[in-house]
Amino acid sequence: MKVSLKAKYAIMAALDLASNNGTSPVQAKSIARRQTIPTRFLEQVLNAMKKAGFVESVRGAQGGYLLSRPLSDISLADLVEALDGPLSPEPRRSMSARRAHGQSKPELVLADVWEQVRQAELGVLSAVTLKELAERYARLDQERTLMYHI
Amino acid sequence: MKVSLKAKYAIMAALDLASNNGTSPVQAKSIARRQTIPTRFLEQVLNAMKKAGFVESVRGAQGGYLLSRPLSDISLADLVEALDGPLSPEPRRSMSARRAHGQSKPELVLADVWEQVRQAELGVLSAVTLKELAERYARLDQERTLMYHI
DNA sequence: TTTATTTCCTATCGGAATACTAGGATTTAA
DNA sequence: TTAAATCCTAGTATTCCGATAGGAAATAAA
Repeated sequence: MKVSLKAKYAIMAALDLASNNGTSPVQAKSIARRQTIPTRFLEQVLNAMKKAGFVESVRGAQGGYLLSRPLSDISLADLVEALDGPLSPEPRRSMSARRAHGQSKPELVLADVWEQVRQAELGVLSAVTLKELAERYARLDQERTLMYHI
Repeated sequence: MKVSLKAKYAIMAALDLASNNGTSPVQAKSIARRQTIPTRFLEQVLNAMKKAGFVESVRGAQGGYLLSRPLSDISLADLVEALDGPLSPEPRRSMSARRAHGQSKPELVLADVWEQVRQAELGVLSAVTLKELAERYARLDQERTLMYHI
């Protein structure tokens, strides 16, 4: 399925913002440090996230970013589609439009399949919210801590 | 999910081979003409299909290609994976020099999700055989014929 | 008011992958 | 012997992706 690094960075950034949960904005720079993401690139990602409505920004000194919705309201599908564009973007045209555009016949039949694939992907990704991800992560962290105690 | 043109051409070629179902081999050139695929490129695709065991070839004049298995034995998953490589395969190394083999933490949690996505894609693609595709196509062709009669 | 810090905007770049294009060797029916 | 086909290999054009870069705009702090 090919999820871009951009989208992955976005997920990591959102998770980071959530853990530094205060009311004060978090700078791109510090997120970049913690998550080992190229700072300048992360800026662009955060900007895209802002335009998509996931975060809000505060400009100027002591500025930074804040999550603009609760984690439980953001699914992976939301983030990935916002940053990578629609999943398997296969043009779905109406029959008449198809004939007008003269799409070749096997392509016509295949379009249905790609759409099914898209729905399957969407099904998985929209079932997972960032909140769940954060919880899974916390659980994993706990396991690790237990390991050290043994 | 990003299916390459190469894979799509392969599917179209297989379908074409099936419809020109005779015992005599079909030339790349004629498939290319019917399916509007660059001839020289299609040659490469057919060659890859041969190496993957989907078709057999006859060299020399009057040569061409023949399907080497029944349509019902070939799923889209087979073809796509053969031509594009495994679906979302690689544990994607080289994410900013992933820290010394310990995958970064969000990545670790995400890996599960990507695997789920992969399974979903695979589920759809392996459920569709070329035979079914051909039937759907025939059905669609029939609809078109009916349309003309109205 | 000045300065340091931060986001924001836009341009560019290098590498990899994709979709071809091309030359020619090899095989084989006619 | 020749024409028609596959096969092998290399090159090319374009696009995408991750990243870098310069500087404008905003703003808190000094």
